[in-house]
Amino acid sequence: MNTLIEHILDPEGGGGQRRVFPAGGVLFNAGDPADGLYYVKSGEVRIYKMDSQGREVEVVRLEPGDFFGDAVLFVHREFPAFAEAVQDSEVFFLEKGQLLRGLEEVPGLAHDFITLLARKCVTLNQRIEALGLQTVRQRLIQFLLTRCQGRGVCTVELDMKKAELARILGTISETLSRNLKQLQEEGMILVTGRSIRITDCSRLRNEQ
Amino acid sequence: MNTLIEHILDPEGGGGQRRVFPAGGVLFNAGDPADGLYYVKSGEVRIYKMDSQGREVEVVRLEPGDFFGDAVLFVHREFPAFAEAVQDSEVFFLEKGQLLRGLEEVPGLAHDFITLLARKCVTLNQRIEALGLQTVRQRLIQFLLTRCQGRGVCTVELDMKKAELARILGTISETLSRNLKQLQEEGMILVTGRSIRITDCSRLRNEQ
DNA sequence: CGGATTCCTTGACCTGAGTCAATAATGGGG
DNA sequence: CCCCATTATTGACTCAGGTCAAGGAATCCG
Repeated sequence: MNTLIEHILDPEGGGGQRRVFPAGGVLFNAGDPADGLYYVKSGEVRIYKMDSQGREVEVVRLEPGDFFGDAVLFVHREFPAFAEAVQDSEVFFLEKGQLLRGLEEVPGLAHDFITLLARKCVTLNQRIEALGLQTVRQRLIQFLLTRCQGRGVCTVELDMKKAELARILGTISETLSRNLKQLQEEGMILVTGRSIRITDCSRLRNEQ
Repeated sequence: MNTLIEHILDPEGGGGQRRVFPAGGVLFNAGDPADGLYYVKSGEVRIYKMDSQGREVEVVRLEPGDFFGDAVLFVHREFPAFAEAVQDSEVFFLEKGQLLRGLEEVPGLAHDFITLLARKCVTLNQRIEALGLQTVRQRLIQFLLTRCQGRGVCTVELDMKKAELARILGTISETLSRNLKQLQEEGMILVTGRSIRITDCSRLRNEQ
């Protein structure tokens, strides 16, 4: 991973370009030529598609340290999805030619790039399982547990609208609302605005 | 892709091992050490997981020309899923060390391996969309359309049980049955045993 | 402060799809 | 050719979760 990041951040040898987007800014639209890959230095970017009825469906959400476009680059001529900054974001763009050159010339870069793609494949596989097998409730619990590192009692502060969390979980705000209420009635959490107090971590964990 | 296949099939330089499995044979179980990748030369292999209730869930189905284990190799120590031959199958196994050596020494191999992983990422993404956004009906239609290359009228011969097709589509046989019946009543297909005559390709296509 | 806008919750309702259970159809062996 | 096992269909039921619509709650701002 390291070699690749060094490469893309290096304005001299690597050839990565720094680009800054305000919250809501569009990195690219579906159909734009896929001529390079992106690295998120800071901020947050979401990738989404439109279905036939024009509804947005979130594909993935990128945080600092994530790459995007890496796979598309080798398969399609055009981006198949939309990319939009959720927060003010600083990203680095590496043009395809520069990447290919780097893969041949920079020792270790190919290996790190392979590792990156491999991680992505594994993550995607996990996502498929989650969508196919888990309920909204389970996905919500999983989300909460990853933000409260194992401690028995802790508080998760949402730094987003609930509608946004819903989209991340692959559902809608109404359903999220009902699930949060349910968990609260069962005494596992306590919701106050955008802060969620986890009162029974182990019981949450028992549901996976 | 080519370099990699040549490499894995070459008993001398590449170091791939030929392995043959009868229908129903187990290539590996979840938890087995992920010490190499597989290439399917002939036959058919399915990869599946168990959920907490012991139900099997199919992750992917591999046909001749497909690789698997390639991504897991770089991420986990153990296979996270089960692999089982659906038909008599001939596969080639390339040990991790051999692969790493090849990636460094064989020109073009790294690039082909990257392309392989990239394709996989894109396919997985499409699968996520399909599972998240499409109904069983849509997935069935998509399956039918890919086997009838655009011609107005043609017949798709299923070379498997309907229950198996159901699993491929991420559903169960009852639901598949109902969907086939529905499409037939709407006059788009004609089902006779395991052969499905597509009578109105364009109308199918209109539903995506 | 008070209106307006955005965000969140709730209820009523509907639909897709899974489960269970009961047949029907099919297809090999003996 | 018939019997049994596998495979396929059908019906009745249940449930998660989405849609629509109506209120609350919170927040922003002149």
